[in-house]
Amino acid sequence: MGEPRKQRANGIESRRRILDAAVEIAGERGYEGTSIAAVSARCGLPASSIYWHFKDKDDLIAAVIERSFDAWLSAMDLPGEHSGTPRERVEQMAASVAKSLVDAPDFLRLGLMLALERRPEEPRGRTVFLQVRQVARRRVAEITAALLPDLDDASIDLLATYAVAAADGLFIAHQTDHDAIDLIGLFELHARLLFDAALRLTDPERPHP
Amino acid sequence: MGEPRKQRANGIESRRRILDAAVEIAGERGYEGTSIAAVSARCGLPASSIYWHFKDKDDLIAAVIERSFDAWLSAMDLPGEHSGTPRERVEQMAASVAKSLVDAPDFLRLGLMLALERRPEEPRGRTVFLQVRQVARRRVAEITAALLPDLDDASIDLLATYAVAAADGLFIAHQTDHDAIDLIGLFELHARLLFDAALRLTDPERPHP
Amino acid sequence: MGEPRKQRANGIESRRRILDAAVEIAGERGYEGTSIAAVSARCGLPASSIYWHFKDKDDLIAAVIERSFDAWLSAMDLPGEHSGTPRERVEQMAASVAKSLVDAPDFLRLGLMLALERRPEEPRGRTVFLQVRQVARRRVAEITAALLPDLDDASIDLLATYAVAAADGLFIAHQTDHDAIDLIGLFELHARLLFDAALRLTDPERPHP
Amino acid sequence: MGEPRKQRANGIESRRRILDAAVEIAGERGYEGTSIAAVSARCGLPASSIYWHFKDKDDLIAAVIERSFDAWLSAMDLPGEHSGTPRERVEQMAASVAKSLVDAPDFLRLGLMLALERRPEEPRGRTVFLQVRQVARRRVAEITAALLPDLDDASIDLLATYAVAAADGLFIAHQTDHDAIDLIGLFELHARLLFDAALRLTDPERPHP
DNA sequence: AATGAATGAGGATTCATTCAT
DNA sequence: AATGAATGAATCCTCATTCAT
Repeated sequence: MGEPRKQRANGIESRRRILDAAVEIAGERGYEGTSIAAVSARCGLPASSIYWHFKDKDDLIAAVIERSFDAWLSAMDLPGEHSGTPRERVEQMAASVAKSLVDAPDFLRLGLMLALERRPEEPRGRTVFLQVRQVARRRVAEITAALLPDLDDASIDLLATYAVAAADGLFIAHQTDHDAIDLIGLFELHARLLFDAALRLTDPERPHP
Repeated sequence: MGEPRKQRANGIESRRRILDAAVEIAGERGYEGTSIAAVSARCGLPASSIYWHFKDKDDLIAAVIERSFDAWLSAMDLPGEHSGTPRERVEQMAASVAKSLVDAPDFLRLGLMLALERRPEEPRGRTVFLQVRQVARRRVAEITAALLPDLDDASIDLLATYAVAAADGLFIAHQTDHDAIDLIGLFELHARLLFDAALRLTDPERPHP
Repeated sequence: MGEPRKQRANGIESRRRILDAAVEIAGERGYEGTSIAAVSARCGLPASSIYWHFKDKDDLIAAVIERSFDAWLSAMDLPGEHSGTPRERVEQMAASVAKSLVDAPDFLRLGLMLALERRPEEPRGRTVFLQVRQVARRRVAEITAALLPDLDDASIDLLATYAVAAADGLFIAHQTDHDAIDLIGLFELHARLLFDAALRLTDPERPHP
Repeated sequence: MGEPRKQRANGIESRRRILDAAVEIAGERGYEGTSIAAVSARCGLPASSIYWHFKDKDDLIAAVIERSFDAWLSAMDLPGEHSGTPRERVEQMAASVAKSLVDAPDFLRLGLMLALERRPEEPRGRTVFLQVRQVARRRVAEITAALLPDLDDASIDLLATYAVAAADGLFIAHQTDHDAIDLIGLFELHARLLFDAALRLTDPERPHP
């Protein structure tokens, strides 16, 4: 009784279990804090089996980042039909991002930890994170450009950078102090600020509000 | 002969050397990544001497946070005389914070790493960081209230929270990509956005810019 | 299309590939240093396939010794027709051995490593090596006896032992320092020394050279 | 009762115990076969203590080589007064070397194992061994030159190389088969062969014995 | 004939910490 | 005020081997 000692090997399933365990732990403790032994304990597979599926710890963490980025992307239900005024659509998007960050925070949490670290041999996970986040930033810039065709490229870049960076900060605040922070409300404010700023960048003569 | 001082038994000097080494390493590698052996190697004192000055690793990291917070505070030359319009003063403050973050980034860098981590036994350094940063947030709220006396408490809180959080995000962006990010410029934008938002919160009827 | 052969199930070919990889690695790193994983990586077959062809690591190493002994034997073209004076023929044989050691050193290199080791459970490869080398020593003794019929058995044994042992030493010197060591020249000297010694053993009264 | 758990720290003594254990094990099993755990078990100190005294395994093995070379040198009582004919003195020296190899075989045994290996990253122990052995070879050359002043340099080099290399081979034979091999007798033969060869090299016209 | 997956034991090394001096 | 030495637990990772397919 209990568990049959030897199930039939199923690589894909095992890989998933390892990644599941690793996201949790890495999301809590960062790169160094994620010990293979802890992952092994949480997923039930021996440490040596982890090394069958991943070359080394670095490889595992990079895979974690990749997979949780994908999960985050698909968790974020960007409104398919583009309805409403530009302002409304910016607000919809902000709300969508806020919700996705509340629901699937692993990607950003681990990624930001890696991003802040500066070790001599940069973990591959950090590189991967910075890359996918560059992609995200570019998407934001494209959407901004589509919504406000009058903006010049430099302004678009500035806004996109600000938008993503500030979102990071709001996320951290929320992670740090779940209860006191109303992430949805802050993202609403964020969207409004951004939109106002965009308008002003479009027409610098426009009077301050 | 040679160097007259510090020959034997200069506790203060040793403590300083240890902390100097620890800031660097902890700023690079975070809590787990900071090994006593590495600190010992970098400061030239044996590991056991570190334990003479600090109870344990936790104590050391907490001291690092405290000291680098102080260093950051004094590096930030907040304009003593409050001159100019409220808008100008907000912009001055933002510039001052931006500059301090470029010059003395250890405090925030290490602090944010600690803030993002979620380990069972919370390191004391994390608590210390969150406390000092709460103090900072309250100061921002006070200054905001002084500048814009018409704002209600909830709005002040929201703005202060947003201000600090977004600043964190901008800082991370700058740390992540020194070259591509113009931190000063982003903080200028940040100040403007905040001020506009404050005005609007003061008088919701005010038309969009 | 492509390569017609070896597509599926060619046991002999696979076995050869494994042994090829194993000689190289074992010749470089010795018994302990030869990991199944390394052999697998070098020959391109999964580790489990190695266990299909060989019972265990011990078996593999023993097979390596056997095969490289055979390769060495056939690489050594012992002059078929016995022509010339005894002295000339000793010199021919020495040259032939020297050349074979330069060309196919795996056998001796790995064998000597095994011979030097003294582990509790003697690897079968070591036994195999010592056996084949005993055979070789006996052959040397026989040839010596044939060339110099006047020598008594004890002298023949002494000479054969010395001949083989010194050859080992010369080989190691050559392996250790390819460039500075003229193996062919040293083997010429070796042959001459041996022949002189044999003559003197035949007739102890013979004056020193 | 039993052993007092905490003796007063004595670094030198501990270092000695570690080296004592390491020589034995490395002499039996070679570089790869020498596990830190095994050394720890044999010397009674925990593995981590070994790392206080030696940087890593490589460092330990190198120290083993160095120390056992010294031990071997002092175990070899080279006859102080140079008495007797050159031939007699060569024979005395050979006997002395033979005896030292029987008594303190660790140096050569481990050294030859290392010398035969060819791993990508050469262990420092191997380098050390090859260096001290170069020193030994040069000493042999000097003594030869002193004994036989008529020999040219090339001949001296050839003889010294041969002398040392063949000695290695004889040693291995003895290690491999303690019982069947009369190392002292073989070294007598070795000395005689060398001396005869030297004479002949001095005067190539000299008739074969 | 071959292999993907798994596994427990053991590899070297570093960890934070202690203790006698 | 400081430190050389020690230490058990934990680190990442590789080992030889097995087994179901």
